[in-house]
Amino acid sequence: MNIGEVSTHTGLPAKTIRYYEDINLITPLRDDNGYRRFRDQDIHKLNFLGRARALGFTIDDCRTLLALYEDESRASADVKRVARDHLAQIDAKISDLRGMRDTLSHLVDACAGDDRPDCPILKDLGSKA
Amino acid sequence: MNIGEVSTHTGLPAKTIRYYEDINLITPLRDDNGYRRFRDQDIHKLNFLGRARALGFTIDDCRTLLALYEDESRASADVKRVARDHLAQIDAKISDLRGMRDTLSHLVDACAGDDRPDCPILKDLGSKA
DNA sequence: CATAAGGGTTCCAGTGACAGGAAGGTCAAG
DNA sequence: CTTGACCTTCCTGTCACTGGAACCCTTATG
Repeated sequence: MNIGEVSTHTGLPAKTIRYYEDINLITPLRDDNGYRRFRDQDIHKLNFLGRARALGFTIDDCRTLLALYEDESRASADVKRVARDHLAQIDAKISDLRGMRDTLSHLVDACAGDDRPDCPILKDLGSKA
Repeated sequence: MNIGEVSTHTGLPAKTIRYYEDINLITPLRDDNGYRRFRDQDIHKLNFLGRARALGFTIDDCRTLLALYEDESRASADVKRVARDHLAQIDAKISDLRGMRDTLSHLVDACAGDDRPDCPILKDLGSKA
């Protein structure tokens, strides 16, 4: 398979696939004309990466997970640790965002949103809390 | 005030303050020795920026908000629009993250996390869902 | 007076995970 | 033979800073 077809199959942009090769996440073969030729294992890896990235794992995490995936003698504890850490990060980010959202939605509600200049949003931002 | 003192007062790193000058968010004066000299209005702006950034507004949004802040004849509707748009983005991000968290927490719960290689997390990532 | 510590300055490079685009080679169809 | 769709590499830009090098200014101390 050429990169275009792989892109369609995996849902990953060709740019992204090339990038993944660049950083040594995958190593497709090359045809005589220089085109990348993707084997089933490459496509499998790309699907793995797509899933992992969709769950918000960093590229570094993906590298670790991929290595564990291919290591038959791994301990599931190692996988779980990576996932649990990432879960904690996600939770932290969610709670950050919720804090912002709560403050911001109060401010938005309090703002008339008309032609007048008076605005609680700006008033809040302008006050050193 | 010199940059160090301003940094302490505003809680912003000196690097960040210099960056904000670089991108023309603030324009402190200069002493004869080349040191930045910050007036009250500069510090006020920096506090504003700190608050706005803490609420997750982009630098571009901050620029807009700052301009509105200084425009006595603004319409609060303009402010509200910026804030509402940003709120929508935050909500979108939260729901993205919640989706990830739900999937991921199921997987983490399902994983034994022991010495054995069998792992539902990797199994899920490896299946093209 | 020399010096050392603790400010300040500029400029350059790196971050993460790609995306956009230019310049050019390759392939199948008409 | 040409057209258009594909592929290649390489360079730049994103966002909001952060780290570090190399150097200047100020104040206190031996």
